[in-house]
Amino acid sequence: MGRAPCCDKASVKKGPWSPEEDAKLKDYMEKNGTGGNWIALPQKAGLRRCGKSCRLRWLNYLRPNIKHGEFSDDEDRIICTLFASIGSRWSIIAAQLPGRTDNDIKNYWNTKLKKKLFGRVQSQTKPHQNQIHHATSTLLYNCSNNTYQTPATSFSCFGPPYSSTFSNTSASCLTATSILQPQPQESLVGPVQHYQLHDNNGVRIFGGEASCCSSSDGSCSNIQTSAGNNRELEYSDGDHHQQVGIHSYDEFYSDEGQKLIMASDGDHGWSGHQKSPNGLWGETETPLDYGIEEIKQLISTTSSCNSFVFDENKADENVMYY
DNA sequence: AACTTCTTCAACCGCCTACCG
DNA sequence: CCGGTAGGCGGTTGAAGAAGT
Repeated sequence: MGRAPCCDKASVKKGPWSPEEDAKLKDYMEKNGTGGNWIALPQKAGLRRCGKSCRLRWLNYLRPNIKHGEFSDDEDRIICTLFASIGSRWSIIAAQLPGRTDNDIKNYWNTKLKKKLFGRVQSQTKPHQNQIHHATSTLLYNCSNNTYQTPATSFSCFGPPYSSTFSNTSASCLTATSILQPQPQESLVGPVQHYQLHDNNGVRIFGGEASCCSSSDGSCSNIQTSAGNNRELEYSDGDHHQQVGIHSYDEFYSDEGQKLIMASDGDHGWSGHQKSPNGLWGETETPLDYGIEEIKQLISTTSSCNSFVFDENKADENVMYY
């Protein structure tokens, strides 16, 4: 037995609204309001539509003072800042932008702003100089200073730590620093497990099946997996370090000889870290240059390793961190 | 000009939660 | 307190138009 449908699917019209339907709904709403019941509204208004559909049409398109068109720089900034701190709570974000709907903001974020903010950084380097090296590699995570290291270099942590279902592993740093995001109902002990690794943008870098290569006393000390694109991931833990395999990273060099390391999922673009002339690693520049520093600052102040609390019940949520 | 691919966004779906009897 | 229901929400889909080849 499934859930009872909110309306008779067979008798209601679906698809785009006609101007006549819009007029009927608008007219009815202006005269009567919802009457506290969206489900009953279509019949009263003479519409062959689902109540939910009417509600959506009214809220997203017909109600007064809806703002359509280009988002302003200020709106961009507000969206970015709020997304950074609360994630994809579009209705909350919309509440801060008068005239904008959650649907609008969601679409805008997914289609434009995300690209604008986290645009593909490889476009900022010259093609003929870009690809010096492409390798599958493992990265070493240093729990004490929250950095990842390649044999030669290091770059900053993708995200803050959170407690997760890694707690059944032996290494304390796993619960403190994990960037892997397993499915909440699953542990990492077992023959085949599912996992996801998200980048700072909440975008899945890679995911797939992971298998435990060795385990002792219920803990999983080494995991090897094949990412979606068949690149190997290696995962193991130790006293103060764990190896976190990144399925691929590429090194690029800018005109100034600055080195870039970028992780890619092959589908969703890149997350980049850049080594400056003074030897420090930082985020690569993004096409959206205004306000980004504020956003980063906000994120850094709200997601420190000690203060962040991960809600296991919300493990699927894409809370975004740098 | 024709075809393909990409982008946009309105609308739908289904889950979660608050409310009410 | 419990179960049913409607509202609200976020993720996803697919049609239409734009851009590219």
